Amino acid sequence: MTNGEVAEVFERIAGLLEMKGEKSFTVRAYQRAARTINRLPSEAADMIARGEDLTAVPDIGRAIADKTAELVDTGRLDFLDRLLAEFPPGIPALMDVPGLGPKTTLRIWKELNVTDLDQLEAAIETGALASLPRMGRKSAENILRAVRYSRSKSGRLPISRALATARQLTGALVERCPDGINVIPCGGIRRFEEEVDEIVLVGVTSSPGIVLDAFSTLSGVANVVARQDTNATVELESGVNVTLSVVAPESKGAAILNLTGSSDHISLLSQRAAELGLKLSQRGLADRSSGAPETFPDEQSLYDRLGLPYMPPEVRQGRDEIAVALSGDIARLVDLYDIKGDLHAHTDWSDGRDPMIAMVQEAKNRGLEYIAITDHSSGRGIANGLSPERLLAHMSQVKEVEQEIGGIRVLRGTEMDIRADGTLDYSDDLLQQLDWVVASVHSAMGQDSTTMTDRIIAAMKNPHVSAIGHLSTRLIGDRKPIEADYDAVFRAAAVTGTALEINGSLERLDLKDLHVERALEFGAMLVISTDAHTTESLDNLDHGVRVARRALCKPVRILNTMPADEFDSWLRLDKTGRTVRLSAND
DNA sequence: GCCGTTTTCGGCCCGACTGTTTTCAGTCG
Repeated sequence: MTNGEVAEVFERIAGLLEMKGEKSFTVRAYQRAARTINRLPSEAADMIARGEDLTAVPDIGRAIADKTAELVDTGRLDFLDRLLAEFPPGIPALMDVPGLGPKTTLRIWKELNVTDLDQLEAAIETGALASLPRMGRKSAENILRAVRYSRSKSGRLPISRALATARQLTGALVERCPDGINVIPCGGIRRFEEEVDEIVLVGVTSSPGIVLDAFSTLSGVANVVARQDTNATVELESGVNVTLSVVAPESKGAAILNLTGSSDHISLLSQRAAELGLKLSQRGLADRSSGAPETFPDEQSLYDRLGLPYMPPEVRQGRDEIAVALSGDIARLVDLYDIKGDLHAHTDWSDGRDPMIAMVQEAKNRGLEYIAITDHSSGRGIANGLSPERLLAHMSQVKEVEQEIGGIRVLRGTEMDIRADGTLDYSDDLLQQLDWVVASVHSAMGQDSTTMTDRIIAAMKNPHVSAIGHLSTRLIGDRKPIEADYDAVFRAAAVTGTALEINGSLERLDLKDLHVERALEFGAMLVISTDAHTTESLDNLDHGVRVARRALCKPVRILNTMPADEFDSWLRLDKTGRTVRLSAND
């Protein structure tokens, strides 16, 4: 069980206890613990396996440590099961609807007799919900939209959870196979799809039987769905299906290529193979007439054989990637090594975990030439946002840290709220003292498209707003994107010289690939940012790069591929002059 | 439920925003 899943359990417990009228301190203790576990630097399961004492972690005491151990060990929690038994079965789904908290859920249950989503929808349509005290037409509409969204949800696995689960399984499998095995997550995970249907693993080994036995009996496996000589599919306790295919080292190339997909990409390759008189399969290529097989130890050699350049997994979407590859453009897509700086990072001044100096040191260790420290503005009260006075102190600390670490430029920044009415959290006077201003929507996300579009464009028109953060505000699998005229926003971004962020946080990936494509068409400038709240999450740069590559984006379209000096001079340009780097041919 | 170390019991105690009100409850991160 991953930290995210453990945290969800404690959030659920907090909500249910609050409905029961439990002491607020108890409720908050569970909420705090959930947040802490979400931010642990390593998996709780691993820590427990290593014999570490979780009660040493702040906010985790005996009770929560024991419950975590039970969850990690068995995938269940007796305490939660007993708690759930006290409520109608539809209640948790109700509480998951954004806009419905414990108080409202309790009220609609007790007063309107609503205990599931269907009854909730009916209660909204009859106006019963809106008639409750402190509810009204607007609240009811927002909740109805959220209900419809949660119904339409695919039930697919968000990439963040898929990756965490795949990593955990891979680690456990390697540990169980002392003879050595190389496990590669393939399928949608490797292509960096934002949601996947199942987890696909490829194990490279010469002892398939032993590996498949170990796989079928890993902790967390609820049952074995299918088992053949070279693969097995299991269902995890979380309901997720995982398939492991085992291959011999000499066939690795064709196997991971086929199991990475996409199926559309593979069929394009098959056509290509057919033109060469070859047949493509999971084992490799075979001559169509003689049947003579060829195996490939890696993907590169297989692409070579087909007369194609290597294509990174994230572009294998079965669209026009082969043509793009043959034109030589695939090799010129943006790469992690092109990124010279990060322009969105938090510290413990607001809601980040680590001190500014640790974030900057880590950025330097990773070879970045610059980093913008963008803690939250005061509008984000709970994120410990910075008042104007604290922002001034923040700016001086940025300069002190820059001096102290040396060898990396540290930008005075902010992630500032765009308020519901389109005004900003800080005055122009304050903003002009900053090097880099990310403006983001964090509230009133249910506004209608026109209001929201106007709101964002108003922020872009401010001469000090450098970039718009996580434009759609979606959380993959959890929160739907805002409604807005995205094309109008992309156009305004290009006209005003405001950059659009590709937020590399796995929960967000925002802009998403399709929006990146569209933004590029409109000539908007992009930045790839981490939105890091911990030193480890500077990894998010890589995620952002993958999103950009899915949109076939080249380095020249990404601002933070500029070396520090060049970026410096660019920043000194008037905003409307900041489009010079781009041309339609890039 | 967590924490402390003047405590193993008693204190802890978010705050801005929205949508509802006409002074504020509930949600959210």
